[in-house]
Amino acid sequence: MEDVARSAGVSAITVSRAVNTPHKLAPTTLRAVRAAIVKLGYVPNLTAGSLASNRSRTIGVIVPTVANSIFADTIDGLSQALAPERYHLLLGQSHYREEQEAALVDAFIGRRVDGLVLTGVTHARGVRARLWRAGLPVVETWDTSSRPIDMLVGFSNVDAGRAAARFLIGKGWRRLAFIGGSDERSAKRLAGFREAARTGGVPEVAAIRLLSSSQPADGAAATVQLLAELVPQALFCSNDTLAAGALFECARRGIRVPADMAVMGFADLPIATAIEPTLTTVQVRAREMGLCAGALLLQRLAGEAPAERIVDLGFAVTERAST
Amino acid sequence: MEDVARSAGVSAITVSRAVNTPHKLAPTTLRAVRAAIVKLGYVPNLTAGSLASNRSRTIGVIVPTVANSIFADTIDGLSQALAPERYHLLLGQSHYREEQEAALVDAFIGRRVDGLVLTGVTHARGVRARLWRAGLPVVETWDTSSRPIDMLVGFSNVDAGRAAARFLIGKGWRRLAFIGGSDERSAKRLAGFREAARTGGVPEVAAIRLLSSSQPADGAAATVQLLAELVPQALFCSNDTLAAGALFECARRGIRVPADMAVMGFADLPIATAIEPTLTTVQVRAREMGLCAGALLLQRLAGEAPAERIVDLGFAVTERAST
DNA sequence: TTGTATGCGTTATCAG
DNA sequence: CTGATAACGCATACAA
Repeated sequence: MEDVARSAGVSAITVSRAVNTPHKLAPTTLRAVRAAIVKLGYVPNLTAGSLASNRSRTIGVIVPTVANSIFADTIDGLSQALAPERYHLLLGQSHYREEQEAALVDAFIGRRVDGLVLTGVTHARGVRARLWRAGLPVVETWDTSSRPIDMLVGFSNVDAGRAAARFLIGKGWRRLAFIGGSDERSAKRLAGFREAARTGGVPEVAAIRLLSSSQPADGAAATVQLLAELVPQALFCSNDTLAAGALFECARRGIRVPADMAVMGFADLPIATAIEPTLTTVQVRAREMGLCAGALLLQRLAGEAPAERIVDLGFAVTERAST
Repeated sequence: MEDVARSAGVSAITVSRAVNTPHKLAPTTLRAVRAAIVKLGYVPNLTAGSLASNRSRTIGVIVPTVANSIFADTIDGLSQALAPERYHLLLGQSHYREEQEAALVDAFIGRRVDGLVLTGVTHARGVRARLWRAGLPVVETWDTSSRPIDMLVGFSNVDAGRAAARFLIGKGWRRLAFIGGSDERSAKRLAGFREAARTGGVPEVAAIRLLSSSQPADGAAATVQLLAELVPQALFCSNDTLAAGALFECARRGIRVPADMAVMGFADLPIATAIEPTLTTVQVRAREMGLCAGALLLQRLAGEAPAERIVDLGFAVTERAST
């Protein structure tokens, strides 16, 4: 920076301003400094800038796994919201483990991220307190809560489960089953599904909770297991990937969907509209969650108090051919 | 840090050592410092550490998009390789645009990443030079090149395309078609596919190059377009997601696969083994690419010269039911 | 519109 | 095994 300043015949701080607040410089000065920057190939050291300004222009984002495309979409939205303001993303994967998430939160606090985006609303003990102490803007996503750490963008997984049950019962199906993961959000969908089923006169819902990933093969395997015990009339899967696996398994067994059995998914992934039969699902807005989380953080970082601390993006049951 | 030092009755540098090189401290001292750290809730400022040590313990990774699960797998592998050494990932998406990639490279150099993982081997002009000047360890992935910027982990997309054509021709198919994206790697697969087709006595290969994303619906739409012009005997798709879309479209039209038409995919995504019929594909090792890229970077950062600067992870044609 | 003085919180270096 | 001192490369606060 000193070299550039010398070459341009100005002081170091003027170089700093040329980079960060060019509008505060006289056009002539700005031109001279920029020429020197190009001539010398100067690349500002943002690490030093972060230390001096106490702002890193970095947002930490922690998802269970990027391999699940639904979280990838949220990251994509987040990244798009932050890019114009020159913020970058520090990425962490919790692999669905609270301690892992807590470790990442600590590491990101140490790295002085300016904000944090978390998945879900349940965290290891102590996380909340440490976040609070750090005074860090935080957005929780993919669920809802009456008492978020700070801000929240999501929807009610319990309500979404309820809506799925009501939809299937409304269609006349009685023997209901569920396939989902073991994470909190899947559990909430199941809880809502069971509750609305009971209310709708269906007291028993068979459920398979997977410990592993949620690939189509897992959905197919769970379907096999389910069919060994009973033949449900309608199957609700906690995500479309599992539902696709269920549809594939049905195809293999000659079970006609929806004539013999209905299948419903969750999330409205691209496969839902492409698969044959097209998949009835609960549409959620993964990308918008990221965009909105980014917008909330930017507002806060700009010193504005966001209008809403809790944004419910909702969901929509989308009927297609599979039910 | 000073507060912790005072509380533990040591100097600041001893606190630093307790955090970074605990084995260099006397057990008693270490215990005392750790107690003080916990008592005061001290979180080291890694930004300041980076400035002082000139190492950020951060690796930049730039992929076209995380929404494509194949790149998500590479990121997952990379993240796993780096985590034990307490490196974190700064994530950037190029959205298949060279200028976007170049901008991210500059930003990441400014943030003083310790290493960089790029997708592909073709980059905007100037990128190579700037990377060279920065003296940054770089790993290019997902392709191969005789002249990488620095290190490379991948496979030959041209050879993979050739292998696909040879496989299909070996099975007796003659009228070949291709559906793929417009990115460089898809183009290389097509080039190899066409070349081997020609060698195998098939001079004409119909090809559809998509500009948009590579979702199943895109594969289905391209299949529709293709079938309007000719009915190919065998269709090679540049990724399994597109191939799945093609299979769905065939199912809708009553085209039996592989009796009426063969479909072959690329990448061996989870859907390839789950879908009905199971999908013949070219297996590549997305996750290993990330793991290997991470290992190469760690070696270099540890001051060791990696045994190999170019790692060819290869590919494997995997025959399933769809051909 | 530009410049001066100062400090951000850590680690490298060298000494003991 | 522990400590004193001096950077690291910028941005803030204030002055001119």
